[in-house]
Amino acid sequence: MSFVEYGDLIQDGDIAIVYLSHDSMMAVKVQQGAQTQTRYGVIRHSTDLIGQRYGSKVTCSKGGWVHVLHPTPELWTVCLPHRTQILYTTDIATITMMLELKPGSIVCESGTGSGSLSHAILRTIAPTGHLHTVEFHQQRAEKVAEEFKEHRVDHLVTVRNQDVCKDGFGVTGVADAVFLDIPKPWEAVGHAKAAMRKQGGRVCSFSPCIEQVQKTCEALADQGFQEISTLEVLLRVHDVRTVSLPLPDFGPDPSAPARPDTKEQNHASVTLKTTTPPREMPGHTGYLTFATKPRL
Amino acid sequence: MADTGDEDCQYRIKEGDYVVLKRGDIFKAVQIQPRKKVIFEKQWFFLDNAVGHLYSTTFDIGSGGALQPQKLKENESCSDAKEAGTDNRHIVDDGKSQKLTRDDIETLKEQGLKGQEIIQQLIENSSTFRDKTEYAQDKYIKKKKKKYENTVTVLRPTCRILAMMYHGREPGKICHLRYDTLAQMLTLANIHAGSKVLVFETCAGLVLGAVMERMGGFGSVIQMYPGGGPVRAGVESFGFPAHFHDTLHEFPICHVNALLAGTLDTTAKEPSADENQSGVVAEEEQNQREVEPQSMETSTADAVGDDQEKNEKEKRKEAKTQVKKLKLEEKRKKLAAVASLLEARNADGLVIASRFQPCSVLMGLLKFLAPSRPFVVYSQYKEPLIECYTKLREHGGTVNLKLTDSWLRHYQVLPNRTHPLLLMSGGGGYLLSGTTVATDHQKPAGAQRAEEPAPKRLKLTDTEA
RNA sequence: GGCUGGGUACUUCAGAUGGUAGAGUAUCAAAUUUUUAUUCUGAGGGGCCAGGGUUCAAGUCCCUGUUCAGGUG
Repeated sequence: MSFVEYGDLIQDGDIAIVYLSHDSMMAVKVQQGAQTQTRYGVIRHSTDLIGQRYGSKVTCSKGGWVHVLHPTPELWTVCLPHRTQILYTTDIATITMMLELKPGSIVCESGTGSGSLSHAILRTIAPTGHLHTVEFHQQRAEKVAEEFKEHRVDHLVTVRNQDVCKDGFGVTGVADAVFLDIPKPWEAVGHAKAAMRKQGGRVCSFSPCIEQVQKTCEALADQGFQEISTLEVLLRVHDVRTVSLPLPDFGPDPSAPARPDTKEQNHASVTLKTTTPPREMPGHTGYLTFATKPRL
Repeated sequence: MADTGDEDCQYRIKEGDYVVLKRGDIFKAVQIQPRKKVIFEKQWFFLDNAVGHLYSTTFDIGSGGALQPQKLKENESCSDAKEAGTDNRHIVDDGKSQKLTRDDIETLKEQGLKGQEIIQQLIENSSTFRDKTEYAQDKYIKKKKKKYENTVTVLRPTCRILAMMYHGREPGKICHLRYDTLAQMLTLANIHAGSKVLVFETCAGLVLGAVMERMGGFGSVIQMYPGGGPVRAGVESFGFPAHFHDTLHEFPICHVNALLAGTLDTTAKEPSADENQSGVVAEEEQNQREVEPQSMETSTADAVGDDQEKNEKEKRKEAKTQVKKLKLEEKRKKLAAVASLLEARNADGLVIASRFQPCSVLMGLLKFLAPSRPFVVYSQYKEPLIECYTKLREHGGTVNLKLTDSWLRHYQVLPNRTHPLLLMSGGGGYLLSGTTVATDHQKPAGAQRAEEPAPKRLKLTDTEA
């Protein structure tokens, strides 16, 4: 198992995703002899997990069952332990495409945060690309480095504990793409430009507030970036449901032929299938500002 | 001075008023009653002290549930040279930064410290507060204020406030009708003073009240209601003056078919079977009343307790039937009056918002509208409105049909911190709106139907030719 | 003992696998007949246990206490 390559069987030391229901799953480190409690009962790693195929249905102690899934960056995003607010899959998908990432891309990122986006980037640029990620909070940098190792992607990533606004990314002239998720991105635009290849590339900045976007766009323009464009993607998830609507009773209709079953109609209702979007969607995450560094 | 005092009078809170309590974004509608305990947001208090104050006054909730008008804070946050960090790189989430324990905080509360003072204590005992950024400090204070400030604002009810209240508090009761959608409805239906509007709703009376507010007590509103009686709990909360209710009429939909067919009987003297029966009942009652004293006497003479009880029972029964009869008569008169209002078939607007399948409601009630009048239908789901749309297109008699939904978004606007808040899209329901037009009575129904797709067919023949 | 999952309406609940703005009881009202009541229909009632800490100036975040349930030794 690795986050960038599928394995068939669950092995000791793997990270497995225990799928309890569509809105509840947990990431589990598989260890010989260990056991995991769920609301359906206990899972014994030695007998229930190790050697089983990913995707298997595992029966728990109390007769309940769960599915055990191979990790992906998307599953990781919904069950990783938060140290910070994280980027979710809708934004990640947009960022990946608009930064034109592909196998072999060299990417610079800051801040690393909880590593939600980092895992998705690594999956996309593997097996030959590299991610340089910079995080100024020491404990957070250490924690995410540990996770990269556990997920067997550490050969694709370099974690640096420094301030990107002051010290940059630790590399220059190499990046195909740069991503900024920091409070004052305009202070890092110069370093972003320096990190990028002279052949040019793409940059993205994520900010919750519109004033941050304004300042960043100004800085990008000052540094000669082109195609500056800010966007926001909103995802609407629909539940499919069967609902029933009662039919109103207008009383006997003299103009219509008398029917013996009018009384039945009084209590009649129609059922229909429809989609019900949640009445409140997840709140605003942030604005995504993209730009192109032109070839010199 | 005296004049301004009088002018103010109508803006002051009075006993018996229907008001709305507000705290943050939470609302609750109540009536002001002496010594009535009100529970709002897990706090209880009395509204007696609010009487006489202006609407929109904010009160502190004192001990014993007494309200005290909040004093206007002048220079609230004295802008001392604030200490603040530049970023959070050195803040570690180890849960040890607050030195006050839960018990300490409980003690402070019991000592009767004001919210502001408790917050000050929390800040002073936080080892990380001064290292937070200016913005993070702001946010921290805002969060604590929400928790510790015990205030309540008393508002005069309006459609805006009640619509927001219901949406937040009891969305199921108003079929999830969101306030932006209600706003569209009132405008699309051209609700204004002096018109005659039909309303069919199962939204606790919110839509009805909203229409009445826009009519300002001029014109007439006819509530078409399903089942045994109209639901108007929400209308109460608007606190309309008495004369508004003179413009409100009601008509049960179970008589719509009869009314449309011209077979609805609302006359008292018609020798219909029903009337005959009630006549007989009346006679019997009269006889019984005459007999009553006698039976009373006999029972006392016999000194049988059971008989006495029986008699009393009968007496109550009779009184009940008598009251019932009067009620029925009144109802009949009202029904006749409203029926004549409807029979003119010249209503100016139609508003439908219900949990029912709207199609038959719409097709039935449209017949009471004059030509060139707007109508609007709300449904929580779009499928029934698609069906309405299709039927109307087939049937003719309407133009300018639109099926819509609206999205609503609130914003936080703060220096350097401006961004959208929650997006509410979908779930706020859907609208079908349109305008009635005169139908061509000379042509048979079949010909009318054929008329609708005619332009398309013409086009086809043109191209073919 | 350590683990997992819950606490919202006056009150009690809400699915062993995609149902937490949904209900039941109770209350009130209309209809009904069998009348200190019955049946049926409808209505009113909702801001999510308490405290703390953290995330960027967006929680789909974390911890503690309390209480209930499951399950493990």
